[in-house]
Amino acid sequence: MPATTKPTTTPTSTPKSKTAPKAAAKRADAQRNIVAILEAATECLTLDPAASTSEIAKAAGVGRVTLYGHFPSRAELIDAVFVHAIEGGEGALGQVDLTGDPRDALARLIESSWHLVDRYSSLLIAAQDSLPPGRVRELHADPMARVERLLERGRKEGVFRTDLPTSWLVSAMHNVMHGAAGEIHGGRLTPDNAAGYITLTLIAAFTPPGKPVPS
Amino acid sequence: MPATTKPTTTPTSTPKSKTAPKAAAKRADAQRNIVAILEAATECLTLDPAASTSEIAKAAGVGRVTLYGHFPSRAELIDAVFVHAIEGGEGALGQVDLTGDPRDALARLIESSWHLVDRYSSLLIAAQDSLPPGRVRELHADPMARVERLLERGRKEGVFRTDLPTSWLVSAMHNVMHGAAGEIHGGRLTPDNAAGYITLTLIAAFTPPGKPVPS
DNA sequence: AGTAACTCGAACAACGGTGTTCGACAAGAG
DNA sequence: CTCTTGTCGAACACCGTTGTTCGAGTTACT
Repeated sequence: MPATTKPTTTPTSTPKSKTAPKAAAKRADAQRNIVAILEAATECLTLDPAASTSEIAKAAGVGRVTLYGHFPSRAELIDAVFVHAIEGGEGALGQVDLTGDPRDALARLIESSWHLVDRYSSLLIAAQDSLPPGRVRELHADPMARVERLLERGRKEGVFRTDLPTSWLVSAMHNVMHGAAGEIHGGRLTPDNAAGYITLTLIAAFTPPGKPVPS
Repeated sequence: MPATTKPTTTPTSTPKSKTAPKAAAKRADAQRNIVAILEAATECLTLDPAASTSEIAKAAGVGRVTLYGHFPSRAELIDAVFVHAIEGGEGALGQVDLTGDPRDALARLIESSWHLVDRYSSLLIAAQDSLPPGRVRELHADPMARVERLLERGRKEGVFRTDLPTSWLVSAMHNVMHGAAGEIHGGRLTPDNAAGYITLTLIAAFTPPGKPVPS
């Protein structure tokens, strides 16, 4: 019975990790399979939120037993996939320039976030009905904090409204983006237009009452 | 084997319906059970989108076999429930005064729509993954048309933006409302604030670029 | 080369769902 | 009152899922 492992950091870059205090150093073989499973799971789940472990194992070119050898349950696999996706997204989002006019910064942030939301929308659904309640939100803490910081700055500078709670504005942004993903999925919106539509909508939604909507 | 029936209109108000050309006039017994099932299904599905036919039958005080006697499959039952809910909602929405300043009219429409969205959000989910794709949208045609008409009028009068497609604005409204329902469900928003937040957000979002956001 | 770690397929058990069948029985309509 | 129409519970077949066990085989570390 192989031990269970949760590679919080991508195991690809850490060949031996001499600083590992407990982890019994998995065999190269196993490490390869773990990333294969993780990748296959990401692909399958973003395609169908209800993908079964059989499908995922097959897509990873691995026996179902092997999958369960590395991930104790479907839920924990999804958790790992989700964590992985968030980390990747954070990497991309961390490079966005959030200085200057908050509205321009927001536009840039949306442009980057949008692709992630679109890509992982299906995975999010999988996480939402397989993970314990609150877990999804917990994993979203970092990206949400980033948005909140920008919004707060915009409020202090008087370009974003303060008559609604920041948390509500964040939620609105979240919902509009996910909604756009749904519209694309239904063929009622083209991916090229999406980012622009979202930006125009949110910039206006965030404008303080009495001030003109920027063009 | 009892025949399958789809009471498009509420069977409560039509006692005999002498104009029925084919339908073999169900027994009073059966009619009672049908509405009981419909009501129980509504309640169960709005509580849990994945409610099973057993739960629904039990909640209706009826054997599972009886349920299948009236609704050939779980999907068709959900369809009937959904149609019923939409019809009820249309009744309420039809009484909203949509004249006068489009922004005020929108506020009134949101106030009414909001309660429906909040109540039936779970039922919507059930419909979305049990009904054939496009069916949900098909059933939403009427309420969507109502919103579209109002939006179009506001655009002509210059109080709503025309630089984004009406369909997108409708979608945004839809998403913000459903998002608010989720926030309430998660305890991060109180039902009293919801309608106000939604209205403020959407009025701003729909304001034409260059024009001030109304306070 | 030896050994521990790992993989694989097949098979199993348990679960929960859907939809159907049967036969006995109640209830409404004429 | 009679007879059609419904109802009921239990049982069944079927499906796909999750998670486990076994034994035999393979792969990588040292």
